[in-house]
Amino acid sequence: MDNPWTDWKPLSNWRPDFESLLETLDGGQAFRWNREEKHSFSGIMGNRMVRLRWSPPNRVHLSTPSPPPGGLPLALENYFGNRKSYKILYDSLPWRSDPHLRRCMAAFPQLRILRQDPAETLLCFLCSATKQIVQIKEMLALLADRFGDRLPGGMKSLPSWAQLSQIPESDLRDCKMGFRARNIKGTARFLAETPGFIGEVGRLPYAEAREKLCQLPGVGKKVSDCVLLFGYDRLEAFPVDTWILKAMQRRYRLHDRSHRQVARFGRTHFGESAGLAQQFLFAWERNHARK
DNA sequence: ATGCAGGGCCTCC
DNA sequence: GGAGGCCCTGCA
Repeated sequence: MDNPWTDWKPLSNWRPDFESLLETLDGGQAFRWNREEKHSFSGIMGNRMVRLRWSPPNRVHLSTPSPPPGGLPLALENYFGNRKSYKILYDSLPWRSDPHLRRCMAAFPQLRILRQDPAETLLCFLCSATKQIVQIKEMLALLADRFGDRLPGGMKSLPSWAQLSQIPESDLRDCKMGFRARNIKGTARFLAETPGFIGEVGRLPYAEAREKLCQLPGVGKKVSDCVLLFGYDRLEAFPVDTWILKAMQRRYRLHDRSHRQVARFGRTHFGESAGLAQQFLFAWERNHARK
């Protein structure tokens, strides 16, 4: 009846330690991966359900009921942000002069920025305001369960923006979305009236793309930077949430600086891949700075 | 029980 | 620009 799952296929261009893998899948970039056992996950990549299994010291194997043309590893390597050389990218960060960054990078040596679907990333981060990761995941799971399409393998996709535009706001509120429901509806309406918007953003330079995203209701500087970083592969996007603000004020002795000043410092200090640096800081703060 | 949380928006200064 | 209140919800 259902498509059989493929054999486990190894991922060749990414050999993460488990901490880096976990932090990449479940560290606030993506919200649709679920941990099944100690070292295995199920999740959705694009419109495909995938199972993923890590084995020591640094191997990732995966399987899907609906292999894409070109093969699953290829698609996943794209999803995991594979580029010419992640080594060069890591090396471009100012770790030589920044002991704190060096420490963060050492703790998650294979951390990556995902390349997720932009439209879906927008939806996820519209849900993120004042919410913890677990709550965001719960909201999105409810939304997918009630309004998404069943995918081979059993999980459901998130509803598309076209589908969202047909869903009453009260139904969204029933998915625990609260005031975010209004923003989702407003954005769905905007996107319905502005076909091509999502694609257009992708063609613009960073500053203009960000400005354009900020036209959407519920999207401000932070959310637009998350969407650009995790959905549009713009590594210069540097989202500053309250965690990063506090962390940077502490780690870089910027206690007297405003949010705006800290953001500017980060962009200047970390450079053209500031978003990647931010993810290292974030990962370290979440995992190692617990008091 | 009031307060607060990984944000945006509006108002007022 | 910057500060403060409000928007929902769940949990301490």
